[in-house]
Amino acid sequence: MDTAVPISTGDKLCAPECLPESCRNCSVRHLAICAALNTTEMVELSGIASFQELQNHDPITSEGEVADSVFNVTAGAVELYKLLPDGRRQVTGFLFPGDFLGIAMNERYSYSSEAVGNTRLCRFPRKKLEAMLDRMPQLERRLLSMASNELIQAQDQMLLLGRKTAKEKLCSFLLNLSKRAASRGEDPSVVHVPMSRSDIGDYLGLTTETVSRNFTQLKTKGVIRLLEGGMVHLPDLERVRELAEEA
Amino acid sequence: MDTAVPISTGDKLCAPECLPESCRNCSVRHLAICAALNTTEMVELSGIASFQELQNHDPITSEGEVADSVFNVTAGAVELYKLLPDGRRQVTGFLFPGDFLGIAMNERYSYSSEAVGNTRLCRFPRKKLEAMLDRMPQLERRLLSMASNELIQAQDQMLLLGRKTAKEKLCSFLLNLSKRAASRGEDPSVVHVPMSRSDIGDYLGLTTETVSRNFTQLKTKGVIRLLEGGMVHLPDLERVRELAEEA
DNA sequence: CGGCCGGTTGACAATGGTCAACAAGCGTGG
DNA sequence: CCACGCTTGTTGACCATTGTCAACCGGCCG
Repeated sequence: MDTAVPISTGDKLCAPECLPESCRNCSVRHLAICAALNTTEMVELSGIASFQELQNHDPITSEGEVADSVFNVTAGAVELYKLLPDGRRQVTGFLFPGDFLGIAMNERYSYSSEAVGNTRLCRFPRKKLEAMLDRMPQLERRLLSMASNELIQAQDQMLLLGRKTAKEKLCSFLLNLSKRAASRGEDPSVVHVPMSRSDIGDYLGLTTETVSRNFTQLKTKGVIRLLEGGMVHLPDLERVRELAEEA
Repeated sequence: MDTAVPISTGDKLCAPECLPESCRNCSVRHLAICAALNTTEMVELSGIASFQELQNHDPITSEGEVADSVFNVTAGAVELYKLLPDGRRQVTGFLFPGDFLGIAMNERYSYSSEAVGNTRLCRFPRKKLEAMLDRMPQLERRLLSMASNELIQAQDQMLLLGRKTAKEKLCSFLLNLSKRAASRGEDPSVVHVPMSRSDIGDYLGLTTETVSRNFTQLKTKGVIRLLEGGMVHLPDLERVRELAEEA
């Protein structure tokens, strides 16, 4: 919750020093919505931002609640989910550093969300951010492009949920984590899996037992190795891709 | 394929007469992206549009193809789908009059699509439409809002695919058609189901047999009545809502 | 008339769910 | 310091929902 820096309204570009420390140190500046902005605009954006540290299971949004904030994930992970009246749960997505929470919404949040492990967020009051959109068309363009990417991902997930077997689902999931790791410049053959078996099950439309059994089978066949601290080693990504039934 | 009308570039608003006939007669003008525009802008938009008549199963886009057109559905219906290498298919959505095809894409289409029954489309060259976005921020805003709504729908569909039973899926589907009919000002208790059992199955993550059996069961229990011409009567929407397990 | 397509129904199989027991890790408090 | 209980993950036995395979029906079109 450290913020507040005077906003420059001059015409010249601000120097990077005008940015609050949290932004200057931010490791996802080149990924997040911020990437669409020049320094002056970023100073303005940082002026409406506040920062939050969360722990595992800390709630962020609640389905049906009035949506007055949107967020950038800067560290850790976030899960989005929806519930049926009887308690069945579907995780609709995991967010990692650089991802944006709050594209899909009307007046109210259409999903609940919570932190997965220790997580840091950058929070924006929605009204103020929307006001900035009028003056920063490139920000709006960026949001549209992010929404488009999210839709493509959502369609892939529908294919997975509707048509893949348990083993294919799990391999697709691991492959997806691997691709995301690669896009962040990390080693794609060692993925961090910070979420629980039941989170994974609720994401893939399976029970924890089925997830666990399939992890064991993949382990036995040598497709994966479970390491310390929720790390998973994928020695043969091509093999995982075949098992995921992806082109 | 009838189009081509001179584009007015003056500052004053164009009279509605400047619009091509296809637009003036268009029944979804107030729903489609066009709703965001004034008459002058609509004249410009209509200048880049062309019109297409399609029959059942006529292809519109193909997954992986370079995406150089986007579309508005003006009559009939369209289905979007993705395939696995071995031929399993997932329908990711149905589009009805007023819906827009082409928000979710990068350089290439991320899904295939085809007409369901006799269908009319309004086609825009993507490059030209994108160029117009720069001059019409309210159009961009409208696309962002449509993308947001599509994402919310996609999340609902993930909940359905991952966590609902066959009967709940089918009732949710019928209820959804009913809601859409209502939003078009039609009777919500009689829905038009133009797609085949196998289309429905591929949309709900079921086989045609399971869809058929569940239709029969709902019919036997008096929840639905199958009428002529793919119409379905839902005498008690509240009952359908309960069976769909929706709040 | 005949063949094809879409839809329905039946018999059976299999994938994944349910219920239960158990093991391992961890924090708390006696 | 260890015992206890709680949570998470794993495994087993059994079951049920849904898928598979096949037959059949009716309508439509050549």
